[in-house]
Amino acid sequence: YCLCLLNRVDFAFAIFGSIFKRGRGLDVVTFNTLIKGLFLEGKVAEAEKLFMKLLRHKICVLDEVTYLIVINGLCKAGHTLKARDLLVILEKGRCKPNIKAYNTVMDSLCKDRMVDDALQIFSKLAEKGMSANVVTYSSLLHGLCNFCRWKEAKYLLNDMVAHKISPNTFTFNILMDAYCKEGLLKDVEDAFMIMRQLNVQPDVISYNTLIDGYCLQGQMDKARKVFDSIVGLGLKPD
RNA sequence: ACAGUUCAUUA
Repeated sequence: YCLCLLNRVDFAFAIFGSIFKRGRGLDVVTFNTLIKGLFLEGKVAEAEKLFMKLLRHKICVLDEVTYLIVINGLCKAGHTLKARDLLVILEKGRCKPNIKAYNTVMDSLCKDRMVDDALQIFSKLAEKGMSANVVTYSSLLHGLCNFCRWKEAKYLLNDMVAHKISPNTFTFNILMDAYCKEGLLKDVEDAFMIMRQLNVQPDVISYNTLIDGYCLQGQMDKARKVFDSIVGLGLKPD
């Protein structure tokens, strides 16, 4: 894994070769790590090839982590639709993709301006026996806010509460950022207050977002106050 | 045996 992060997938494969020669087993985690490494180096076609080979020849029992790595790799490489197709194929297999794989595709669809397609997948989660989690809601909220679909965003927030999914720091950061960009400082402050009431810890990104919001409105004094408060809270400005 | 691989937020 370290070698892959260092962009040395080639070296990782060399080691893998020698392990193989000595007759040692290679398990699913090894393969997952290697596939991830290929994606990190931008070797998308190779990653896909390895994955398909493992899948077709049953060289190793792949798991939901494998699926997630491949789906995520494809999405991040700009092949969102291919990832969505793969998801549909994998659904038919014995081992099903988990909610994280669906989240990845929905998030990527939103970022590719296909929010409706993401919502479409979202609406079918239940019938596939899956439950949306906080990442699902946060990603979709982000997508809706990015395209100023406020009504639907509000509706989704209510749905989230109805399903007893608690918003976390990411969720609030997304909402506050959306309000900031709209210049709705009052709403930003309200969101921040609710965040504190629910005991959701703001992080550096929360404060950066607040500062950005005040700066955008030319309220440098307030921005400064937030900045000063960060240090006192034991967070380090970045 | 245990461990090791996996999703979303600001600039």
